[in-house]
Amino acid sequence: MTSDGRSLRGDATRVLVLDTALEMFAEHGYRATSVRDIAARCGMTHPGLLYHFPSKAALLMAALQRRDDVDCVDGEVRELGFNRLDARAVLRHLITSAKNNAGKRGLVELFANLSVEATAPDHPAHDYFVERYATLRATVTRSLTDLGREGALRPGVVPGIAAAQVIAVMDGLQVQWLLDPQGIDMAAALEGLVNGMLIEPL
Amino acid sequence: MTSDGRSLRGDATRVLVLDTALEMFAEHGYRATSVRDIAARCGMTHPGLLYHFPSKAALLMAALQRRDDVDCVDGEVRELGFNRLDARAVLRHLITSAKNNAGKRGLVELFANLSVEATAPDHPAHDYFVERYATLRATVTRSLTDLGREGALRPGVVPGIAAAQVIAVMDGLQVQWLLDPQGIDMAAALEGLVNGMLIEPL
DNA sequence: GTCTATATCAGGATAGAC
DNA sequence: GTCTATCCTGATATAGAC
Repeated sequence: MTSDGRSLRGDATRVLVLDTALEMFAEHGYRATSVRDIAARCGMTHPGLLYHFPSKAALLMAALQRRDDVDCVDGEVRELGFNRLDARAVLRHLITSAKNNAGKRGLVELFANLSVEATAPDHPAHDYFVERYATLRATVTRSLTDLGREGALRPGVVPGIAAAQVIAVMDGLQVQWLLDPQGIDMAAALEGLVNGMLIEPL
Repeated sequence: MTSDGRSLRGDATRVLVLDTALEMFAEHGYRATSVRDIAARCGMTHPGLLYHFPSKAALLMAALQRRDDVDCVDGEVRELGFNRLDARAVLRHLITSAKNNAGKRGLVELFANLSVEATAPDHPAHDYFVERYATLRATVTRSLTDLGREGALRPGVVPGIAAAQVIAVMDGLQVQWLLDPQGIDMAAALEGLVNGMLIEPL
């Protein structure tokens, strides 16, 4: 038994289920993936799976959480935490993410779909995404505010609005890229936008 | 009978179904609206409805087409057609649309959800959206190119990339707005972005 | 605590009667 | 052109074996 009362075997199953679920959600989308499919690939039946997670929605949330925990990106971010990076590093990191995403269509699809689905107030991931966006926007706003204090911002750039624009471009470019992967360079377009807000490019 | 072989009564039913469907899709989303629900509100059964449209997906496509036909926005656009407006009018129109959208949450939700769903190559609306985005981007690119020729563009603004950014911001802001309608002014943020690309504001 | 078996319900789609 | 009946698949809940 672990300290929180779950058996070791149960935990191993949970982890297997979470990783399998994220993989399949990324591959086929949340809605197109049934609990039965996930359970089958884990070598169990779907009620067996639902013992560990009360619902498909709960499974989704747990998988997202796990991704946040495990996938904590490389380099500076892992050590410091994204929201404690210095202003330019935050912006650079967003661009790096965009670059990395171009290799993982499934995950881009998953998050693009989810962030829109989760827009519905009664969606299981609604609070997660509200929180996620609020935090992200606060971090970017702070970065831009810092840069503004240094006099590094172009005149007319308002940190709060610019932050929303940067995040919006990240999301919106994903849709265009998913529709036509050859038609666009997400990282370049994002970098162009950010540099357009700065006096000196990053 | 009409020239294409459908009875007049049948056409009336089709139109009723299309309008009802668009309304309900906009209200509750595509996936959360069942064919049975739509049929019921039309006073028929769902196989009855499916006589007119072979599948739910086909119904969706027909409803989108109808919206494009009927809803042809007001003013200049209706007369000229969006892609024949002059450069500044195109950009102004995008901002006006963003402003109008803030009053129609349901439709914003529908299109936000659909454009992401339709990202999947096998989605019934895939081709519709690929086409839609390609056209929109071409129009915006052309507008910015025109402005560039007039010397109205800030140095460093590349029309093709800037067009992708503008469209991406429109889409991305919708997500943020849907998640937190109070937190953002879509039209203002879009206008800010566009003006940041121009030497003289619109 | 972990899982199987089983039951129930809802949505999309089709066949065939009227 | 519309309805009744039916099939299939997926989501969810519960009983109970181990």
